[in-house]
Amino acid sequence: MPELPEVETITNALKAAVLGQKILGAQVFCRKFRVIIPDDFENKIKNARIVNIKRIAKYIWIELDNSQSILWHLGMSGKIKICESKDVLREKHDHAVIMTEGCTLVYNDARRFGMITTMKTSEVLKSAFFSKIGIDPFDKKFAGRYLKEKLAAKSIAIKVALLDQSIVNGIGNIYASEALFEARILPTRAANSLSLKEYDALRESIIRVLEKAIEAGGSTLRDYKKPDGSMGYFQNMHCVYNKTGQQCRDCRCDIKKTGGIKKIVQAGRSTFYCPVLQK
DNA sequence: AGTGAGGCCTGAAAGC
DNA sequence: TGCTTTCAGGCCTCAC
Repeated sequence: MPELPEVETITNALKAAVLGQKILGAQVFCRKFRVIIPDDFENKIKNARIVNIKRIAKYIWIELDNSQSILWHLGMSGKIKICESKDVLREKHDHAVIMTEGCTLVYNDARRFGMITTMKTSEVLKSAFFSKIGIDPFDKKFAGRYLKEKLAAKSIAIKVALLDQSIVNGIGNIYASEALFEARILPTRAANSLSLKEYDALRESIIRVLEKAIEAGGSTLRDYKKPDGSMGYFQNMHCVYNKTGQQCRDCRCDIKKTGGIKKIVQAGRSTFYCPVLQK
């Protein structure tokens, strides 16, 4: 399930593969996504050159030289396959194909929670996708104080607040648990109950956890593959996610007594934490 | 306004 | 063994 690190990894792979290239054509097999793929999608991008590729939150923004842009989101099961061959064998859940001079991009998404669409480049940042988007974790203005102010009126659990893309963008369910573990903060604490020192620690942890994941090439769970088809390996570095009952990395507690890493459900999403270290 | 629940979607895993 | 049910989750909409 692509979170910020995975999207960053995919964006970098796309840059290396197709930046500067001309789009020769596109084919859409299924248009029913979170946002319906517009009928003129293929025409809008055909013969345009790719002039810029960047990540915004969990979106990939591909800017073309015809004042149009492609906006792409991978939902939770989306993959982009970068194929060198022109003749690509169609696989199950391949929904759209973009042919460039050098390669073919295939959008595969079993659950179709993602989306790919076109819009005017000048409209991208004004669009509904970004109207409420929160700060990027790597923005220089992101600080403990930002969290304190943004969360002052929030009584929801801090873990649930981290998933709210209008506060800090890019954090998904895995890294929310991981960042709170790193910061030693209990996921059930009210979002507005942390001290400034704790907000600072949380900010540090968010950045550290995301940076580590980007470095590792994005994590792999069952739905995620790097665009070139290889698998990431950050899942081996998860400290608490999906480790119910196991001893946490940093504590020497007797798991027969403490039960080890705990799993709870918050706002319909599973949360993992160490009940000994996180306060 | 803030919050929680429900829905979209499919495949893997668990349950019977 | 083979069927049915549950679960996973990013993000949106809706009701309170």
